Amino acid sequence: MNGENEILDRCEETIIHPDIVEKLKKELLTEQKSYNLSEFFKIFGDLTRIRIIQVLSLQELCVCDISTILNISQSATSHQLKILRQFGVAKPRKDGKMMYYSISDEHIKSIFTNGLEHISE
Amino acid sequence: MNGENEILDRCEETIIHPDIVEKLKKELLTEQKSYNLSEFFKIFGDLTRIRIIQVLSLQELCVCDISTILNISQSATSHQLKILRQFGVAKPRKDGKMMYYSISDEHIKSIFTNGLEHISE
DNA sequence: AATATATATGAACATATAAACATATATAAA
DNA sequence: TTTATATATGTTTATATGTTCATATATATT
Repeated sequence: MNGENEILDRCEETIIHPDIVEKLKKELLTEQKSYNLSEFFKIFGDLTRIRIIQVLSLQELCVCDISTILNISQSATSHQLKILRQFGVAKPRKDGKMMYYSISDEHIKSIFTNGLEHISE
Repeated sequence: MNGENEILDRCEETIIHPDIVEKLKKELLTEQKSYNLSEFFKIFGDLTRIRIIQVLSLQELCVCDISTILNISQSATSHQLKILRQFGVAKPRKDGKMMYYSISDEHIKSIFTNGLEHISE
C-alpha cells in the first residue's frame, strides 16, 4: 500500500548508519542465490538426513542397509534419499533390483566434518 | 509391541549385508551428537538467517542496520538473531542502547563459504 | 508367467517453525 | 523524571515438512 511504510516494525525514520547500509546493500547476494544456499543447507538440518549422510560418508550403501543400520523405515529412508539425490548430496548406482547410494562429492564431506568439529568444541 | 517387527516397512527378514550393517552400527555417531549437528545446520537452512549470516560475515552490524539492509522487520530480525546467538553463530556486543552483532568464529564463515562454492558449481 | 522382494512415491496427517502483532525492557535525551 | 528509541520477546497463526500408510514399479527367481 505505502512503499515507505511497508514494514513499520523497524527502526524509525532515521537510518542508523546510512553509509554502511548503502555499502552492504550492494554486496548482498541475489535473493535467488541466498534462497538456493538456504535450501542446500536445509538438507543437513534434519536428524534423519544427517544420519544418512554420516553413514554414506563412511561407505556406499544400499537402501535396505541404510534403513537397517539407522532403524528408519524403508519408506522414510527412500523419501529422504530422494531429497539427497535432488540436491546432489548423494548419488545412486543401480545394480539389479538394488540401489546403492554414496556421497556425491568431497564438498559434502567437508561441510559435514566442519560442522561436526564445530559442535564438538 | 513386537521388538522384531517394530518397523514393518523395511527390507524383509533377510538383512542384505549383515557384516556391513554390524560394522557401521558401531561407527554411528551418538543420537545426541547427530541431533546437535542437525540442529546446528538448521541455522543455515533458512533464507532470513542465511542472509543475516551473509551480511554479518562482511562486518559487524547493529540490529537496525541489519533489518534495513535486508528489508526484514525489526521483530523478525531480533527473533532470528536470538537463534543465531543461542547456537553460537553470532555474538552480540552492547553499546549503549545499541546491540552490535558479528559472526562468532571462523568455522561459521568456512561453512558459509563452502556451501556458497558448492551451489555455485 | 507368477511370485517375491527391493525400492519409489502419492496422499494424509501431525509437528515444527517463521512471521506478524502486541508489548516489554533498557538506555539516552530532554 | 518524562519521553523517545533500539532491541527483545510472548503469543498466535499460517506454512512447511517429515513420517506413515498404501500402493506402484522394477527386477530376480521359481
